Amino acid sequence: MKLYNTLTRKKEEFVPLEENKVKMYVCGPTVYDYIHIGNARPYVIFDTIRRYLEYKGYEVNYVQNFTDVDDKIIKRAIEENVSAKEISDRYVAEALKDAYGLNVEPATKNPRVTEEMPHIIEMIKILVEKGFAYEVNGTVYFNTKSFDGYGKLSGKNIDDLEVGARIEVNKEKKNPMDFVLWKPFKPGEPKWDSPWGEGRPGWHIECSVMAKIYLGDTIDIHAGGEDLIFPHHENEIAQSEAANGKQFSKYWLHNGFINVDNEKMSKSKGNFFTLREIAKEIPYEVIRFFILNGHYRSPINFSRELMEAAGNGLDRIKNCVKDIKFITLNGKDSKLSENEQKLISECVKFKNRFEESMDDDFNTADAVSAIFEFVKFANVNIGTESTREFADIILSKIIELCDILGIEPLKEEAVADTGEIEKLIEKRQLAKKEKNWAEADRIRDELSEMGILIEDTRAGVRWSRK
RNA sequence: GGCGCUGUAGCCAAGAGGCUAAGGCAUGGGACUGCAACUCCCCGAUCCCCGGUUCAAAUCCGGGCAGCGCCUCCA
Repeated sequence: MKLYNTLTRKKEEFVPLEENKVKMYVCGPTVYDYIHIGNARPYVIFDTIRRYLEYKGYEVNYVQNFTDVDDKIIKRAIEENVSAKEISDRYVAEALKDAYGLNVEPATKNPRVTEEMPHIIEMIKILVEKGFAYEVNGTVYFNTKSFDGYGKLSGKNIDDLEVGARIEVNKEKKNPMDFVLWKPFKPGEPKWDSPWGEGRPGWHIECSVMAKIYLGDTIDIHAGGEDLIFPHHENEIAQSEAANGKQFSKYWLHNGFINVDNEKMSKSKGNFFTLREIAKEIPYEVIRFFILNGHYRSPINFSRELMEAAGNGLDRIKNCVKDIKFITLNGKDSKLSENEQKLISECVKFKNRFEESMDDDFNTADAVSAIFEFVKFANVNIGTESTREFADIILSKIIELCDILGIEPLKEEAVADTGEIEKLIEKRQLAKKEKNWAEADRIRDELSEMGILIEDTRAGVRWSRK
């Protein structure tokens, strides 16, 4: 299995620190609002990578933080006249709902900054003691010049950075690129006691601390959006490696952005969408499928048309799986035919192609195409003359691959009264038998109004929620 | 200014030196069907341009052109 490591800018063979175990840390959102459509990408991508690692037999310790101390949260709290905790609690809950909607497996642990304060203070203390950080008037800075490897992840040269720096001159800092580990509190802001006075931590230190506490000094995979490469991840490396004296993460994975109209999504451009508002129109599963249709490192464009295309493609898989499901219930009861046995043995090629794609830096776009080829194979080879056993075996093989991508083609949204639907379908079947097309169509319309789609497939009558 | 990414059919998107350049969506034609939907069959690319390396280039190298990202809070 190969993966592209941002640190070395090469595809490398994946070798975990500990056999069969993977320690994975993913940078999570700042909880000041609903997560946006761009946040959906790392959620889906790194969840899929995790699922694949698990499929390959690794035990994955998956940690994703919530940043619940931040200027934006404080601003929001002031606007609403509530506590910062109320804001962050609310949006942590909402982010978890969105993650659930996207069928993201719960993390092993979702640490929060406010709950790790003693550890954060401890790490800053170590950095000061070791001479990597210094305090000026209650602010603790990391001295970037004291850490030799600064710039190794982003490929930046510290002197170039200083020349081109668009940061304000700050006379407290020893070097322009030094960043804050601890800042003194301002009235009205959340604060914690520390050796440098009351205040709160800077943004970067939290991830170094949480990774250390929940995973250890050295982890296998650190992941996040590509915009985090600099400065966030660069700073994490500096903090962790300076404090622990060990390599921080073996592999660094970064997902590309979701753009809107080929431009970066931003509030100022007015092309900003929360996942929640998109999910009102487009099912979460379609959003997930859409994200998987491209390579995780390429930028992808978000538009209604592309969502619709993704939805149609997903329907193709769902239709196929539902048809097979129907045969597992209504197919022949006899034993597998010789031809069926032969066909079953052919299926391994789809699984192989799927794995080859995923082994090559998690090429989900190619993996999806392996599923489509499997679907075509099933559509051509499964029908009313197939045995139940055959349908059962093929179904489980397709579902297995879908599961790895977090796609659940058999999942139906809860429908109020399935009994009533079944009754109406029976009535329609009767009408059709009597060639009473008007009545049959009337019942179909009635079901349609209930949000139920009826299809007379070659396998039989099938209904699904629209 | 520094660092980096991308350019493959109407659209999305794999492929990273050599089998007819995957797959999906859309359009059109046909089969099936009472109709609709589903499904099946058929139809589409000298891979941004110009040079070079090679027996062989979408793939490697050089030069253009076009678009995008990071360097500042951001997934």
